Amino acid sequence: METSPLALATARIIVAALPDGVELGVDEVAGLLAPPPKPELGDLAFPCFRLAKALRKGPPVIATELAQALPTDGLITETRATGPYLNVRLDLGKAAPLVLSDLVRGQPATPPAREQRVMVEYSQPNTHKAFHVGHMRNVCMGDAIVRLLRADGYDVVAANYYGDVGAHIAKCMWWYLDHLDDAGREPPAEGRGEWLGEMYTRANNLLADWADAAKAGDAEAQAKLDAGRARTTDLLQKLESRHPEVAEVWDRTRQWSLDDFAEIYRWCGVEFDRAFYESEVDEPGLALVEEYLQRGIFVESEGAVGIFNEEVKHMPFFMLRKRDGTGLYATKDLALARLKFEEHAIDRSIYVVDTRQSDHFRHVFLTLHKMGFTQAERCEHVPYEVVELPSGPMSGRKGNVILFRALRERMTAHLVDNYLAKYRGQWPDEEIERTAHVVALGAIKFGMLARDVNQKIVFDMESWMAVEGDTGPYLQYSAARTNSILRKAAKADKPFDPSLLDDPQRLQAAGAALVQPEERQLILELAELSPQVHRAADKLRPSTLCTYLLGLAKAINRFSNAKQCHVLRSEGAILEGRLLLVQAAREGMRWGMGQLGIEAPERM
RNA sequence: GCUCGCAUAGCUCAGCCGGAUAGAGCAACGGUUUCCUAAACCGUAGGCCGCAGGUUCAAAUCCUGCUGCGAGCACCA
Repeated sequence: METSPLALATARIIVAALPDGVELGVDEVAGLLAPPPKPELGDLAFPCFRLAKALRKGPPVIATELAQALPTDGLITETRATGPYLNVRLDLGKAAPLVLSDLVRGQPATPPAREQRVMVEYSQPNTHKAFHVGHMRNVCMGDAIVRLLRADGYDVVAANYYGDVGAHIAKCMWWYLDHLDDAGREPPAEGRGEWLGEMYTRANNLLADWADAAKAGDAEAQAKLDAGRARTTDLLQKLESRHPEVAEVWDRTRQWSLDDFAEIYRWCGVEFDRAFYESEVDEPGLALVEEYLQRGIFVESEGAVGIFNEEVKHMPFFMLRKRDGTGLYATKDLALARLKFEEHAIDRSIYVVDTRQSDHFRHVFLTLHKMGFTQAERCEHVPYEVVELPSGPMSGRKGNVILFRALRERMTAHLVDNYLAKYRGQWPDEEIERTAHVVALGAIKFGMLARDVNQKIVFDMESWMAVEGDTGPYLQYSAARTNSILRKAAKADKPFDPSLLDDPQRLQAAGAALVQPEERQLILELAELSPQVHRAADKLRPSTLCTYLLGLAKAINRFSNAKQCHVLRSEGAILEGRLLLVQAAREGMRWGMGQLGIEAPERM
């Protein structure tokens, strides 16, 4: 749904009352309706500026006239012109069923049937390198975008693209083969990918140290550097040609990394429909380059092959084949794009990759277009800013990284020690562990998603673990409280009765009984759920949904805290209305969080 | 230098398809528990919305210029 059921119903009433000569449709009016700055003013506000020209009257006059013209015996019970705004008050007996019924049934938004297949490529981890917090932003973003698009009615293929070839692997191999003895090559039982990543870092550091010393005039270091470089180049060539000396080792170690990644994705609750590997597109990429060089689309420049995309003014040449005849990242991206188009018949292709590669993707899409792939117009890069640590940008060399395994263990341990320990003995140990997992994951996901994509994120483990304020755990807590209310209500023989939904009269009475401001505000907030999910999907901006859910959680907690809204102590229609509201809030909150990949624990 | 992004409360940010008195979290101070989870709620204090112009009935929001910060910029991925 693009607009809330309340806005839509209200807009119908307003449009019917509009004077002749005003060309505003229901959808348009619904889009203009917004909450007034203060709840005392009304439930929805209609700004009258747009009518001024057509009616040749001042907006305040129009607001006053509309306030008198609108019928107040239906959904709208009260109208008030405040300056250029027309504020309306709604009858909750009618409004509550409109908003809450679908939520309670667990189908808050019936997405339009879109006939578009969308591929979302994200994560793209390199094998033989460690997975750290910085990589999490991409995983969280990509997964949320997949979920949001699915909720919005698209057929989505979630794709990963593993970097399983390239210079970094040659460096790792160099360490593994040349610096370790047989015992040293024995992998640990767990975290073998991370273990390989350490090797890559050591190799990188050693080469960098030699380079520094050589620069300072150290002849011995220069010799070592030359030898090291020669060996890594040799290994890289052998890797690319699948030389028997390295093929078996590559295969085995690569799998260690893939196993690590699979375990991480499992912990994160992230799933892919298709895995691509750089190793499957490097050859086809070079073949494409040759083909389009023959066809005159690509050209030679200083011995290299590429294409001049003059649209990218500051750097028009997009290199696709090096002087030595080998391919680049870009080369593979072309072959991968073709594979995506042909194998999956996708209409739209989304790449979630950090913002530093914006130029690269501009080139890729321009090039695809010039190669004749019309789908290039439906390719889009979703850029996002990088994650840093309080001590500065993440750097493997400086050791300024937090590896995924350590992150997860420290967070879950902190949650158990500081919050969940009090339930020890009361809850099964297994539930405590599971809750720590869900909450730690919620904290990470929310933290990674809540900021706009072009804001840098400083990952400060201390403050994220404080789980106070605008956090994932705050959302989870609000959902857990609704659970708790429903659980206790059922225990007190006051369970929510779903047959209420099939009895319009009872339903109306239940809605009309909700007279407290906290109840009204919660209903109004819930009405925005599906429009907000649609918006986040449409703009590919999970952060906007995060902001909305914080407001919803606030409304839930205000309601839960309000003495005058106590559920267990109420009876009759009020009880029924409140149970309906809490049930809808619970389902809505869980569903909304679910679109971000955040789970709500039963209790916490 | 060129291209892109950012600049809003002490800190971190939201608001940016122009519209009511610019909001939230953290930090500070004060309050709420015989009451469904105090991981909560309420209140107080805190703002030349980077600077200067322009467009408009109306600008944090759109346009231009400037300043500061960050990123990218041919054989890395």
